[in-house]
Amino acid sequence: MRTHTCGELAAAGVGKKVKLCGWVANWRDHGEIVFIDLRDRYGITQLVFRMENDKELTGRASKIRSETVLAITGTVAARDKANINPDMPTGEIEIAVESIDMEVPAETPPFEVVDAPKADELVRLEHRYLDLRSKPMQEATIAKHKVLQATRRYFDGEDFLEIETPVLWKSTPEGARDYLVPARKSPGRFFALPQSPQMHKQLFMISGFDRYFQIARCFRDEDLRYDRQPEFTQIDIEMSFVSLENIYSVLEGLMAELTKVAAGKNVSAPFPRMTYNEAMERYGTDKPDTRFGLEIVDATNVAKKTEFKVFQNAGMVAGIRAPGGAALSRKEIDALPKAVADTGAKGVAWLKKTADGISGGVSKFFPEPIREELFSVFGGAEENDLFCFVADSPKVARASSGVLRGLLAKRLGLIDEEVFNYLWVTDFPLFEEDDEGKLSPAHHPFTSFPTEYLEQLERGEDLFSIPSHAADLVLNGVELGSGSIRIHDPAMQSRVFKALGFSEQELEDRFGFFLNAFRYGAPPHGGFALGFDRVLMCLLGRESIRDFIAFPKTTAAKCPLTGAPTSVSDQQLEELRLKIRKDD
RNA sequence: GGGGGUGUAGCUCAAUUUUGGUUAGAGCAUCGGACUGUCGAUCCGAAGGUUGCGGGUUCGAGUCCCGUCACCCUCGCCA
Repeated sequence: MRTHTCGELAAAGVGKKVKLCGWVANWRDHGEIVFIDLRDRYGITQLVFRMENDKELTGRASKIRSETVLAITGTVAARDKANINPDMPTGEIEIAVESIDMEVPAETPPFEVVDAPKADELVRLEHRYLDLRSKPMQEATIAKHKVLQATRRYFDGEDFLEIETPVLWKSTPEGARDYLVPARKSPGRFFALPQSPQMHKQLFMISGFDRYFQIARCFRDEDLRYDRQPEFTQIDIEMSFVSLENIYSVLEGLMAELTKVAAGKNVSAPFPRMTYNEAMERYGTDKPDTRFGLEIVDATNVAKKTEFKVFQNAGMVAGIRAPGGAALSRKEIDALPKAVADTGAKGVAWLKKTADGISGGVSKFFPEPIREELFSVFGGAEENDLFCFVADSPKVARASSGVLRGLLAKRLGLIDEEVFNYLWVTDFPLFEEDDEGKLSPAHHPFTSFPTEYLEQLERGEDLFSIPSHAADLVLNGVELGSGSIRIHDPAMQSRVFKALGFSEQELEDRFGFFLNAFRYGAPPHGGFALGFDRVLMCLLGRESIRDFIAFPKTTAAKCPLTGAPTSVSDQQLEELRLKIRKDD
């Protein structure tokens, strides 16, 4: 039906007879002359109709509206110099249309499909097929394709095998809430959709597929965010006979390639590394944004010398020195405590460095010589610095300072948006404490740890201090993924499960098939999983992973296009032996 | 489940900060007309509203109060 796309014709094509197909992006009717911009995914080409050439055709063209599908035949014509549009790749030419071969009319769309759709996201999602015609969505969708292909090329080149894993899988008690699928052939029983192919890929290692990858769909029935969807994609890898070093270097190669493909930037490997403890100390978070300084300073000692009771009673006084922060208004500073309230901080103390001393906030508590001591703790002080302090337990003080750090950097324009700062955060603890003070895996229960801690695990002593062979990959303060060396010794695995409080029976029911496999020759192995949608979001500088999911769900986990989830017929329920409770 | 924000024409927004007052306005889109070079065309004109929904206060509610729904952000949650 077409000889060319709407993006490829240029001056070299002048004189050619062509057939183009596409959607009407815009139209301009001047009476004697009519222009139509024809759009496909390759670009936009201007069509021109003249009354003097064909009155009937031009009259017909003048009635065509946006989003109509057209197929036309015409001749490529050079534009007069004055009429060249330098902003369009096809701006040197236009098509003098001779016939309209097909015209599929479109109703007036609910929003205008333009370069930057202004419509509310909900309206766009209800008509996602239209939204996807827009430039930003076309770009995001095409970028995703390119990154997917680059990923496959990269792993294929590194001798990885792409192997699929089941989507109908087994519910496990650990981790996120499962999406369940009733099993008709086994009434009262359920499949679960996988939260990740974790156990599958470890079984592949036992099978001898020593380098595996998959672009895997994962499902988690938890609350949504801008960076969390109930179904999302992971780049999932697993390798045998490797150390973490091998895993780092494979991923560094991948990310360098993807950064180039998606963002056109070169990043150099190896990526910097930082231990978990160091990250928490210097940045108050396990995913530090290293594009700017403002590191957390332990000002406890000097703060305790002041008469300020809040400082004297605190376990720690954490401080941030923000150059230029004195420009913040009183209103902005007063808003800081609320911004960090979620971390548990009860307040934010502050003072400003002025030309002749300090002022505002808690400055009166810092007379000389404590003032000089304060400055030296922060490595000096310049005019217009803002000093912020959070006094609390060390945990809260650091966490809220970490949040403050990000806020101040953003407000003061200290973040270079052009930079891609990758960072390995290493040596995560093996366990963490859940809300009830119970032990839970910090990464997942298959994570290995240095053997010298086996005894400590056995004794159940100070378990939170045991380090693991697990690391996260962080980009500009966003956690892209995590991985670890796994336990391949069944005895060690059982000990971890026991420490986590699983009974023999539970272990057998939930993980029996998995633990059994390790009895038949399990190689040492490890792997990693990257949140693919997040990688794209970061590399393309988008606000949400929804941009990279063709049909995403709302924060209430509903599909605005189809209305799913919906109720089902009584017959369907009957077949599954399910009954819906009506009372709630 | 908790907190915050938003909801007015098909779309994006206004409607005198806190403070209720005549017929709820504008831009874009749509429809009609004009125009030979536009490219976000321009000009003239028209049509378009259950102010998310329900209740309340009031002589009078887009505006105040209560409830509810949807969307977005956030805490919890996401091994």
